[in-house]
Amino acid sequence: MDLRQVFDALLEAYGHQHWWPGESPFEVMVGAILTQNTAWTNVEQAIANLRDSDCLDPECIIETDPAKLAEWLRPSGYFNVKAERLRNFCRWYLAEGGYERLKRWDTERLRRALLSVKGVGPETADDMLLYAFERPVFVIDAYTRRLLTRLGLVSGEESYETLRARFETFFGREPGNVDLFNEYHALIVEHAKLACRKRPECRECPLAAACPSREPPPE
DNA sequence: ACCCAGGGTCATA
DNA sequence: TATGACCATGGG
Repeated sequence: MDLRQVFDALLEAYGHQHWWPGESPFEVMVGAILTQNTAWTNVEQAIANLRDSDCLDPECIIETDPAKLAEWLRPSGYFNVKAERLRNFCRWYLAEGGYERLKRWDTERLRRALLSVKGVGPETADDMLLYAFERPVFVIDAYTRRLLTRLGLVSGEESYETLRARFETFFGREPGNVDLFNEYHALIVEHAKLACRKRPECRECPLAAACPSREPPPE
């Protein structure tokens, strides 16, 4: 069982996911911040609030009173923290000239810059790089680590960067792998959501290993 | 009532 | 560098 076979099994089980849900690169990036440790259904309401307030753009987010911004973000949880993070991000985004400028940066420079924004960590930065900038970086999250660990492909002690490198060197970093990385991460998340809660019978599935609240296999 | 969700930062040792 | 506390809403 290698990383390609895991992908094939997930795709077979769940089909194409059409990620990221979002109508523009900027909306994708907003979602990446708001979904930190938060269910996507909660994020949708917060984004809807921004859209209904005609404020789903970086200029408006900066100009809006932080307390009002936080109220719009309330449904996504951690709303005070996320209001500050969103403001940090938008200040940086505008200072660098917006998407049309940023998209010309090479991936490493862009990644370092994203990580320099307070409130944007490795996973959030890689969400943005993959789903908003279409760069061939692999997003690692808690599900990914747990799945690989329980499949016996890694020990579980690896750092974020080590796991990311595992995927990126296995498949290669060519731009042609963007669609594969997009689909793969989305499938892992979908599997964790669907297989575990809505399908208890998935215990029989070899990929059931990633389910939350399930005891790790003996040994 | 309890558990968890598509993390990240900061204080402490 | 490595844990722990903290942030907070909403669905199962």
